[in-house]
Amino acid sequence: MAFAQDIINWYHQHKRELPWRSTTNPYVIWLSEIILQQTRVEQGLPYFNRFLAKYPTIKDFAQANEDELLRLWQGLGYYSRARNMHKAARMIVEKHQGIFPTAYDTLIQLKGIGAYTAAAIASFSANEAKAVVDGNVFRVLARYFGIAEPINSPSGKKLFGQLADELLDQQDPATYNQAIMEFGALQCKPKSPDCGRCPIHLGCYARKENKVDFLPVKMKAKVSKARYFYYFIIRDRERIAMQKRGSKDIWANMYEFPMLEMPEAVSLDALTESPSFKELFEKDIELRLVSKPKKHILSHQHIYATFIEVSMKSCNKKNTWNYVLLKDLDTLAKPKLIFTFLREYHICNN
DNA sequence: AAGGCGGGGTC
DNA sequence: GACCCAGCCTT
Repeated sequence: MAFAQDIINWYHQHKRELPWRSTTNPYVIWLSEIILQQTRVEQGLPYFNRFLAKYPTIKDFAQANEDELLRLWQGLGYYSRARNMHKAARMIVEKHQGIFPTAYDTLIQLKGIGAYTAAAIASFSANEAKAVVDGNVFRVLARYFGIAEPINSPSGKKLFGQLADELLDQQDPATYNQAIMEFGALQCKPKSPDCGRCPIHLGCYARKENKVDFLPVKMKAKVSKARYFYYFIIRDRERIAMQKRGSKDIWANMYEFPMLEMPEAVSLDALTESPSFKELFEKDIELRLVSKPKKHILSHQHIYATFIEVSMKSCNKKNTWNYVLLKDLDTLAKPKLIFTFLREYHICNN
């Protein structure tokens, strides 16, 4: 088909040299694909190199513990990816004798591997004829074929998936899949794509109808909600109180300072009067505001974090804190908000 | 079918 | 500030 061939020709002229493109090792491809989920190549590349250096094989990966993986993942976001990789690695060692599967139907049963990632690994490692459909592919197809179906609706996903399967180059699915994603990333960009130099602009619906800026269509994102975190810095010269977050909320299983979340912004005085505060601390403790509230923006939440020093002498209370030696702080996986604070206040360099 | 989940870059 | 990124899981 001309569409596929044009894209492949473009790819051979413009592709970037990326480390996971020069291998058919499914473990290496898996590593790169999970890292690149909702993540730009430039942001993920250093993480890919660090993970591969530390865990050269799937068996090495499976033997790591979750805290260690999260620490290496620190700063990359969507931390469930690391936790799911851990589960998948153990599954592969236990059920597949440590041999990384390459068949789509097997891959998609693994934790953290959905339709996109299964198609990517199967095609890149074994040339299985499964079309990848990621954000790039959605955009290229929506514009070229003029499809106004929302890409994030179930019906839209089905429609685009079927179209992608029809367009797939059956002879060389691996190259075609790489090519259309690269084409979307470099040529058919989200904002102000260079349609003048596009090799397929003659057949492009969006170009003809002047709808490049209106395709693809996406259902609106939900408004992000505001949250107010009050962190307590409880430390002496060699140790600091830390706690592990739960498994449901953001930053699951990662480490932070003891904290209170309030339903709205409150003054220090109001904070100390709140029942939850009194549950945490004895009376008459000394507090000192370390900084103005820091705004930490996530795609679905705006977090206003206030850091408060608590004097060691008076901070003791109902249950004992979990102290960590400052020199060991680096080994804990911490959200960006926390490790940036530690760095700014020269407590730990991570 | 909808909501939850990070952090960084671009415009 | 809004949108997007080599998406997936849970409910």
